[in-house]
Amino acid sequence: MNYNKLTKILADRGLKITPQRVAVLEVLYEIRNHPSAEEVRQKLHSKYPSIAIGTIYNILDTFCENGIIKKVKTDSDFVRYDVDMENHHHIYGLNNNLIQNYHDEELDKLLKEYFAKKGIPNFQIKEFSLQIIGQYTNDQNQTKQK
Amino acid sequence: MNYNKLTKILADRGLKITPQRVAVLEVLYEIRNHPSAEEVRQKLHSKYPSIAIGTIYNILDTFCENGIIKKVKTDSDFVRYDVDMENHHHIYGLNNNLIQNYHDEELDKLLKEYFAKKGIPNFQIKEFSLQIIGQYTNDQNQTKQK
DNA sequence: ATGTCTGCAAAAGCTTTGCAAGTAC
DNA sequence: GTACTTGCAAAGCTTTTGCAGACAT
Repeated sequence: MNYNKLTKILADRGLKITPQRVAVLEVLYEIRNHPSAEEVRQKLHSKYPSIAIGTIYNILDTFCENGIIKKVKTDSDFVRYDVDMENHHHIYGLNNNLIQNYHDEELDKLLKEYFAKKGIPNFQIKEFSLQIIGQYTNDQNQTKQK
Repeated sequence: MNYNKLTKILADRGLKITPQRVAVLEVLYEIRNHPSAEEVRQKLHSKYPSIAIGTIYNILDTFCENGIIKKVKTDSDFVRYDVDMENHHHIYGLNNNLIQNYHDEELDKLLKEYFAKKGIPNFQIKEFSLQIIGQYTNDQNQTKQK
């Protein structure tokens, strides 16, 4: 993702273009693996040794408010952030603490139709998010990244 | 839930029967609405003004380890606990911060069959948990309980 | 009697906040 | 020039930990 694309994302939301914001956004698109605020800071450290953790939280909050990223909660962990804003599901790897996004329109359709038919009393569904929990069985995903 | 039933749950796991553990367990079955540690402490206050918050965390952890309760994570919130140990899904009310359990065997079957057919490469699924996010449309569920 | 549990308080870890200085527009 | 943003440090909040005394078995 080049500089112009990144700044456009900010400008489109009327956000001021600061080097810190651009750098954080770049890292988010680079990592893509649901980093925590602390992981963002570490990744940024070579480029931006001076950036404050408070500023990173601040920027991530701003991005959330402006629909650039989403928060993702995991079990017994801290907050992680996700640049993927399309509706999607999550695969939780118990053996490597990895969270992967799972896109599947067929599944979305299946769920939508199921609840259109079945319904929940006094409740208007806005969205679904399926958590798929299990074990990775290959080697390339064994990296611990807690 | 009477005293004997509560103590049996503890005894079955080889846990010592202490008044604090029984009281916490009783409250969990009484509330059933995914309380936080702090909410448990408040609910317990009339019966047990002296119980320490550290002890509550301690007890809740022990219960988790022994399969009596589960942790539930919510977006931008603290940990909540759930006595419902059967596989189930969660309904998140955006307008009242309520989390309800949703049991649906038909849905479980649907998901199981879908992924049996479709599969995820290099991944062995252990369980599913669907988050159903939306708004309650009636009045009786409007109580804020954050 | 012994090993476990509780209460208390302090500490830890993630996140938020306040404010002065700096920066984007 | 003005309003917003950053850096820094302190504070806040939930959760964990250490230890002495108490309790269940």
